[in-house]
Amino acid sequence: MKVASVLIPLPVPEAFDYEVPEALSLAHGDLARGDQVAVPLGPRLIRGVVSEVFETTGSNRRLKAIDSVLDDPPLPAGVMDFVEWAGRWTLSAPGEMAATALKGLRAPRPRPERRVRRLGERSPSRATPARTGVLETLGDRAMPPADLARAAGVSSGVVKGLIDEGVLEIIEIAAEAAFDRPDPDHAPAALNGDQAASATAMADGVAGGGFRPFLLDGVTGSGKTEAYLEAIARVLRADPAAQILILLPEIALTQALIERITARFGAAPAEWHSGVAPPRRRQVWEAVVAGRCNIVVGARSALFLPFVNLRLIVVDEEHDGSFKQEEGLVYHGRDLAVARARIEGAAVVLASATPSLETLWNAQSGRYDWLKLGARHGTAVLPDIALLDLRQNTPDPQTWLSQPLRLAIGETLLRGEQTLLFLNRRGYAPVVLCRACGHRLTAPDTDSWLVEHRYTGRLVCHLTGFSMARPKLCPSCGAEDSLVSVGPGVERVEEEVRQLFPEARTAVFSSDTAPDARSARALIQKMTDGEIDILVATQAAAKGHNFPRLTLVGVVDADLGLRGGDLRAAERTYQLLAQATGRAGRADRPGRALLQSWTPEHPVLMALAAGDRDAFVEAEMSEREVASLPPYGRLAAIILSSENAAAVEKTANDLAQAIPNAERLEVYGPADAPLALVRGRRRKRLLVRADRDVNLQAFLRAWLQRVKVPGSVRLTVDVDPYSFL
DNA sequence: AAATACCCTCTA
DNA sequence: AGAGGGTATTTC
Repeated sequence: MKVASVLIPLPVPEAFDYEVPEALSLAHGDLARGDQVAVPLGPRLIRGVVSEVFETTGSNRRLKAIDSVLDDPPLPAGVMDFVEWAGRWTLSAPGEMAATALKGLRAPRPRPERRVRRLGERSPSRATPARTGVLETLGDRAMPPADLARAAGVSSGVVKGLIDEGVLEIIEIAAEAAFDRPDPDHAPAALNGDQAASATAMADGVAGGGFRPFLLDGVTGSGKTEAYLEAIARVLRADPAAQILILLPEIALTQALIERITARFGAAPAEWHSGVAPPRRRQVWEAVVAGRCNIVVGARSALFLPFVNLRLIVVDEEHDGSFKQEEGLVYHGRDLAVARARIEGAAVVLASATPSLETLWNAQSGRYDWLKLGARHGTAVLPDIALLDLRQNTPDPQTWLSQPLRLAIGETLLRGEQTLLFLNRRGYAPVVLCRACGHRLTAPDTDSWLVEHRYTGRLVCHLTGFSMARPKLCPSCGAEDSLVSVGPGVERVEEEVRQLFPEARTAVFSSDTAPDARSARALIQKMTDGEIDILVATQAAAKGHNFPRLTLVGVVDADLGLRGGDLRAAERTYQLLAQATGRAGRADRPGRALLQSWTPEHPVLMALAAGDRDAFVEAEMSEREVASLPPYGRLAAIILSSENAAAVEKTANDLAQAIPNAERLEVYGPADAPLALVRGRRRKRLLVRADRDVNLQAFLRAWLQRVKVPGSVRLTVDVDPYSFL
């Protein structure tokens, strides 16, 4: 008997086996891996993807039979391998990974375009002037009805009347998206020596075939994009059917890159992320699987597209934490990009001005080819970075900008140049507390402070989105008018700026003022056009944007990310501040950056001020090495959560009892997760640390198999965790 | 995810 | 007993 293992796009732990009816093979040819089928699941029929077909004599279970083979294109071998590998790597259900790969297909096709044309030689029964005019305008063409009415100068009713009478007919034309072939020679950029050498190395890596990982390492403004676009041009010249994927950490960055690619290659690339309308996604999916589309720019989910000839993946801003997906399927886009490239035998380029320690470690040890871009492109020079010791320049109470920073802003304003004030804190004030009893306002069902937002006049939980009006009375002691806003957010810094520089044009850039890609683009455009003098921004503006008239970056609280002390606090702070300060002086004007700090002697800040990335990396690496933490060791987190506190407790203890014996590996916990209560769910966490040569996934699988997790408890495995909440 | 098996409480 | 409802389990 022939049996097929089928991946079901549901959170079931494994592929399900189905009998392959002989009639199916006769009608369709042999069923193969990647084929899409309809299979019975319980009482219903559901889409599945064939993982494996095998011959067997008997089964200990009576199998249901595959219902039919679907018309949709089979998933290419590369996606199948990738989906199954990713499922094993992240310990998630393989079917759910398959579901991600099928996402583009589940959307409706775009509505076909409707046009009218003459139906035979029939004439209208009553040939009014309007009707005759319409028929003359149309001739033998087929036109959209609205266009026809407009062209003939009549109302749509006239056209409709002719259709009803059978003089005109409506035809539907399936809207198949055209993806123009990019032209590698459309508008080549002039490259400097480093850029040209890197582009050659990347293109040669692709030409050589096989898996080739690169780190493209260059300071902000050194022209990484031009370098990899040139590599893409060479790849396309060698193989016009080559497919290239460029991953970006955030949707807000896609538009600018798409415009650059369009300018460089004379054809727009495909765009793939959650903000793209579903029918459009389906067009992209179908074009990619048919090889009709060469370049895709997208977010991490684009890794699951059904490329048939993927030659190169670029992960831009590879250090960015947004590549880590924390909700639902937990995976790191950068790591999976490397895996997909390995599976496809393609090249992968990780590009950053501040590479992650993991990537640097791979480059240092020679596993990745290390391409370095030196000087800033053109005439731009790196900003001069200075630390402002807040102990000597303490701002007045209830203000946050020190005197030297205020002076610098004033000078910049006078020169007609722009200032970016960076504070990675949304809203007006991060904490609201009661002067009478000391109570801090928290969300009702979550362990997090409520953040005051003045624009909306509400207190907001940034974790869950819960919000409420600012109360008149303290909810704890009932005191009147006793609530005070403590600490600054971007809105409060803006308030201070407006008081200091009432004539300046000031704006706030955060996920609140620019919640979607379009509004973000509008704000960036205003900044680029010089319509803003002082921009107060969270990290939303610190990433990858290019503001030519920006010459001063002020970091309001450089110590912010260093507190809290999780594994990556120092690394993240270094990356964030280096990216933020790198925004200054990108065109022909020199820039400077001022970092306000209470602890300017902190090694991270010293390294930033000295512009000495190597010193920072070396110090941080040796700390990680001593503790055998990533990249020297590996971590995995297990998070349990439930509305039932006792059930979480019991499951956590069961897990602790069932830890398998293992060498060079330790389990910490269970402990309350740092956010022990989220949306009314209690959370416990266990953390595994292992040496690099330990098979961490095998350990986790063996461990979890031993424990029965009740349905009321949600168990999430986070392999290589990034955040520690 | 969605159907259904299970297990309470409530009503009469 | 049987309906109604919420929750846990199963789906090859």
